[in-house]
Amino acid sequence: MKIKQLQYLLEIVRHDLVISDAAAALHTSQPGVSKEVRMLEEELGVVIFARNRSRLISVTTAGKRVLALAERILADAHKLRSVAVEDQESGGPLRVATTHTQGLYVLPKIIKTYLDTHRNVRLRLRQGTPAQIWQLLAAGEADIAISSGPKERVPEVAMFECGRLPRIVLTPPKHPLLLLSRITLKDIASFPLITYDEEFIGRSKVQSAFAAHGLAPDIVLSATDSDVIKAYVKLGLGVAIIAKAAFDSRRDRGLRAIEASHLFPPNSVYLGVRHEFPLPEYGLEFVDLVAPQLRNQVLRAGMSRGAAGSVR
Amino acid sequence: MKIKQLQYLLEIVRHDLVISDAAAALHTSQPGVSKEVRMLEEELGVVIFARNRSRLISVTTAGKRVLALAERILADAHKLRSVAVEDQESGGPLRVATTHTQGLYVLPKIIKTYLDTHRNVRLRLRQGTPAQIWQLLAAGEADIAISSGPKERVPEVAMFECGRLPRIVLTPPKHPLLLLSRITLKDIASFPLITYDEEFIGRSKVQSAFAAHGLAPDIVLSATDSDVIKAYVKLGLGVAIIAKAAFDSRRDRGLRAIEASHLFPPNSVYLGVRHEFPLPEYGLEFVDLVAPQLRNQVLRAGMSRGAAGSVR
DNA sequence: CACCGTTACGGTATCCGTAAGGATT
DNA sequence: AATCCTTACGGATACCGTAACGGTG
Repeated sequence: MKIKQLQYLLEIVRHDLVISDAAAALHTSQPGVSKEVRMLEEELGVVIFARNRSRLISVTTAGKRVLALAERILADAHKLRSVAVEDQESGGPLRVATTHTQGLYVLPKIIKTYLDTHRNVRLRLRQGTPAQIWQLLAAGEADIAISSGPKERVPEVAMFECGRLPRIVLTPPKHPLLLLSRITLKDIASFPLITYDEEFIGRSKVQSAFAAHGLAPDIVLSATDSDVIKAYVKLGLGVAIIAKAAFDSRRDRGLRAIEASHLFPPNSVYLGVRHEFPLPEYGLEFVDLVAPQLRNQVLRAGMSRGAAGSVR
Repeated sequence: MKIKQLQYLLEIVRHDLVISDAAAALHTSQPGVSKEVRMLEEELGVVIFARNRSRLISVTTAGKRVLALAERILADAHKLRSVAVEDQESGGPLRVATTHTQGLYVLPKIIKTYLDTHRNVRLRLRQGTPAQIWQLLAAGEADIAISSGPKERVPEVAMFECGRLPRIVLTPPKHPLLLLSRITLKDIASFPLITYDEEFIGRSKVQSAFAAHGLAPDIVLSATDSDVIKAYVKLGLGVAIIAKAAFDSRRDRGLRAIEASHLFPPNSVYLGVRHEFPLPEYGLEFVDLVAPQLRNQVLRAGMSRGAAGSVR
C-alpha cells in the first residue's frame, strides 16, 4: 500500500470517477493511475470501483470505507509535511540565569540534551552572583533562575529546591590535611582559607559551622568563581571549601579533594520562576531535565500571583 | 513520504532508539532503515532523532509530533487492510419478491447497479402473482416486495407507491388497429382480448374501463406472464393490454405497440416492507435505487408497528 | 574491541511514460 | 467517431542487501 495510491483514489472520486481527468490533475499518465488502482484493489482484496470494462460506474460499499480511511491518512500526511513549519514557531528564547558553578559543572550535560531535542529554542545563559540572578528573574530579564537561595526573600519569584551540593575541602597535592583519615573543622581552621564571596549563602554557612565550634578561620581570599578559587589553591595560598560538583579529578590534576559533607550542611540549589510569567511548554521541558518532579509546581507558580511560602 | 518510513520510525522507538534492533525486527538491513529515516527527515525538513553520530539519543519535540501522526496513519493503514475481511460480513441475504413484469423489464438495470456496488449481498429474487408476493412479505419470507397492490389490505406490511406503469395495446404486425390514428375502447373491444390473470389489479382496471363505456370485451385468454401473453398475440389469437415497460421494440420484433395511456389508468407499483422488520443498511440502499425518495419512510415503517394508511 | 550508525556500491525490482488494443456511448 | 479504460513494453529510477568506514563507550 502506497500513499500515492490513496491520493489517486481520492483524485478519481474528485473527478467524478474519470481516471483520465484524475491523471491529468495529478500530472501523470492515465495508464499509471489505472494500474495503481487495480494493484491496490488486489492488495487489499477489495473491489473499490464498480467497472463497466471501459468506465468506472460507482464506488462499492467497501470502497466507501476505503475512501474514508484514505482521506484521513492523507490529511495526516499533510499535517506531517507541515510539522516543519510549525516547528519553526514552536521554539523561542529561553533565558536562564545561574551561578558559575551550576553553569560550568552541572548544566552543560542538561543543556546539551535539551538543545538536541529542542532545535528551535534559543537558550541564553546569564551568569552572576545569587543576588544578581534573583534580581534578573524578578525584573523579568530571565525566565528561569538556578542558584543557591538569595539572602532576602524576593516576592516576585517562586523557588523550588532542585538539588543539594555537598562540600569538599580543596587542597594542593601533598597537603598535610590529606594525611588525616577524618578531618575536623579545627584541622581546616589551622590553614588559610579561600572560599566564595560574602554574598554567597555557601560562605555564611561555612562561617556559621566554624563559629558553632568557636573557631574563626583565616579567610585570606574570597571569590565568586570556583575556578578563581582553584587557581589560588593551586598556588598554595590556602585550602578552599567549595561545592563537590565543581571538582573534576580528571581536569583538576593539580588539586586534591577531601570529603567534607559531615562538616558543612549541603548547599541547597533552587530553581526559580517569576509569578504571573508562565513558562512556555519548551521551558517546562527544560525544568523537566533539571528536576523532573517540579514540572507541575513550576507550572502552577508561573500562573499564580506571588505569595509567601513557595519554598516547600 | 512512504508508509514504510513511518513504520521504521515507530519500530525504532519501539526498540529504544536502536536502529539495528528495529532493522532486525523488520527483517531488513540496518543501513536501509538508517537511510530511510534520514531521507524522511530531509523530506520533512525536520530532525526527528537527536543523534550522537554513533547513536540515537532521543526524540526531538518535532519528532514527537511526527511520531504521533505516524502512529495514527499506520493505525488507519491497518484498518484499510482489514476492510476486506469486514466487507465479508457487511453483506447478507436480501429477498425481493416481485412480479414477472418488474423482475424482467424494470429491475434488471437496478439490480446490476446494486450488485456492482454491493458485492457481498446475496440477492434472492422471487416471482409470483401480487397476492403471492404480498403473502410472502407478510409471512416474513421476503424482505422487500415490488408489485402492484393486493386486492385486500395486508396489515403486516407498509406499502409505498414507487412508480406507475402506463398501458399499451399489443398487436401483431399489420393489424387493423395500427391503421387508426387514435384508438378507442370500442375499437379494441371488437377484437379478442388477451390480458393478465384475474388476480392482477391491471386486469380489473381494464375491465372497469370497458364497463364504464358499456363494453364487454371478449377475453379469450389470460396469463400471469407478459411473455406468455406476447406469445399468443404473436400467434394472432388476439390483441393484448399490457404494461408499456414490458414491450421492447428491439426484442419484440414480431409485435407492435399502440399507446393506450389515455384509455386505461396507469397501474401503480408499490414497494412494500414488513412492519417491525427493519431493513439492513444494504437493503435501504436497494430501495434508494428503486425509489430514492422513499428511504426515510421505509426506514420508519420497518421500525414501527403495523398501522393503517401507510400508503400516502 | 565490541557495538552502532553512516557511507559506498552494484544487482534487481519497481515505476512511469508512450503506444496500441478494445469497449462503450 | 470520440472517449475512456486496459494491456504491453522499454528505459530510467529507486530500492535493498553486502561490505567497508568511523566514532563511541
